[in-house]
Amino acid sequence: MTNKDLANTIFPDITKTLEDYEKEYPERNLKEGAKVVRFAPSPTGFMHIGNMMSAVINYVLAKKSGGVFFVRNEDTDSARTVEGAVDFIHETLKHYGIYPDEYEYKGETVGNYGPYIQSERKEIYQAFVKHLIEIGRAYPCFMSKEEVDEIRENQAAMKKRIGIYGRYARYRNLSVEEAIERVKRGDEYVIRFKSEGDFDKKFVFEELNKGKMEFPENDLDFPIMKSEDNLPTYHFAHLVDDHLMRTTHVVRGEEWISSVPVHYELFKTFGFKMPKYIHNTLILKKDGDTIRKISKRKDPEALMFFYVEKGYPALAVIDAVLTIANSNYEEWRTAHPETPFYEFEFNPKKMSASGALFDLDKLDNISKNIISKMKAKDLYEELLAWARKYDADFAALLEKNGDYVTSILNVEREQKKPRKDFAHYSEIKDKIWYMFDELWNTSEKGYVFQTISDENEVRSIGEKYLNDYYNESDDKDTWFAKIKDLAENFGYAREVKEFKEDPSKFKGHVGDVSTALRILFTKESMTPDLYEIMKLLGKDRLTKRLEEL
RNA sequence: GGCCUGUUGGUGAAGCGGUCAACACAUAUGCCUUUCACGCAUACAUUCAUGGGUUCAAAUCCCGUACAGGUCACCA
Repeated sequence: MTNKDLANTIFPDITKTLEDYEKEYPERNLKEGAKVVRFAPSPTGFMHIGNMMSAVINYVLAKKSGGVFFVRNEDTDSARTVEGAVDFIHETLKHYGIYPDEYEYKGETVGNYGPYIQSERKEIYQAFVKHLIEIGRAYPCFMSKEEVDEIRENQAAMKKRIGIYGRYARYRNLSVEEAIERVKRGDEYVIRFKSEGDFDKKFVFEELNKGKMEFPENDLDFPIMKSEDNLPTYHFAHLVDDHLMRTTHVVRGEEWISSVPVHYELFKTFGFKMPKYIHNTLILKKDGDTIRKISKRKDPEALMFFYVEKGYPALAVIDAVLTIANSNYEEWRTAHPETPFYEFEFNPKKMSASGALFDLDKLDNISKNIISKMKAKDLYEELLAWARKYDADFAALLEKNGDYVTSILNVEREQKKPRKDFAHYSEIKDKIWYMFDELWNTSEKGYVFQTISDENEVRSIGEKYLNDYYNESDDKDTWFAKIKDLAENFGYAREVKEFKEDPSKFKGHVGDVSTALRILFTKESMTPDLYEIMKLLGKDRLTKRLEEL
């Protein structure tokens, strides 16, 4: 009886060999320097900002180098799979304009290196496990979970290193005969890797972000195949998939860095070339006085729903993420405002080494700049698309008044220094509501006059203005000159300076008058250019609103 | 407890042995302005977690300490 017999007992149906798979998934024929990267989320939770960062970095790496970006669904943990997570991942990528070259979704497969769903690759993994058993580098371990827990507890109590290694690997040297017998008997087992590493020896590893790192060799007999569903563990799937899919660069979260020795030994054992690794920073969150990893459960901004629902432009989120990911991105973006983000030369060395706090203020700033530079027409389309999903009433209003809304959005836009007052689409409604009779009539909002508190005074100013001064066809200078006349007429200074020189001579100044008019017509003290607003509202509406007061 | 990583202003950070420690966001003030915003100007780390060492010279190199994060699952 040999290891081969053991392998055949465990995997009687697996006939394909490693060579078969090598032929099936040959080396990719790409130009020099092209990077093959993957976005490999597990559907155990909804896509979050950390996933997003990883996706964006991968995408940039592939695009810029003329390589391949594929999506792999790491669904080996069937127990924790969350319904809808996969859909959300694909929808989110699409929403942000990240289009994978290879993927498998809704029954459609694109690419020659699939399947791209791990649960569909079971046979492949098993062929690799079988090979390992045959060469004596993997074995069935019959320890129960309780036994393993007990070992760990004892090790912890005795301050020993934790894990299944050395003499704790009880089934490592079980005879082939006995192993076969127990397998046949139906005993539960997990397949463990038989490590030959020496914890006291170190090896140097080149990590693209941190540079040269030194680790002790792995000596853990870690599980590579689970007992219940015979699916591989992450470590083993990583080896098989990224080798067969010919991944050149692995971008993953920093939490994986301590698994490097495990992966190192795995690749070495098979004689496969290891991909290059980039471990990206964790996104942290300040919670009171403590700083911790951002949490999907506690922090709404952790999940990508947040950004989609709030209506941040896709590019704003991407720019914000890249700004955190690479310290020279912002500078590059300033120098190349119109260039697509994936033209950026991503430099792993410029990634921050420690965790970064995700700053929503910064996002708002980036977003405001981006929205301010949009054409009114485009903003209208984006806003409408957003509203259709999250505010149906508003969407109907937008649709009904396409040109009118576009004109509203165009106030102080499409000029060298456009206004920057929208950080995301969901706040636009509250900033232009007064332009719509529908909203005006149903609003509970009252008048809060600030500069001129006497409502009667405001009323007579308004009446006088509409009757004697206002003319819709006036240009801006004429319009403003008339406001000055009006102010003077009521005892307010024509110029602010004039007023400041001797406040006792006036009731106030032009600014007070124009602010009173602004509030009268919009109930808001902060709006864009009043001249334009009034023109858009039209004299009828203005008159109606004056009567209403 | 073992292993790995990190620690520069409120935030993201630049800096990699040699003038006042970039830049961006945030904040404050002033100017401009019909308001807000924009824009412009100014302010904001006597100091780079800390102790020691190397050096004519250290945020930058070395050692220790503290603190923080990650990891040590049949989860990824």
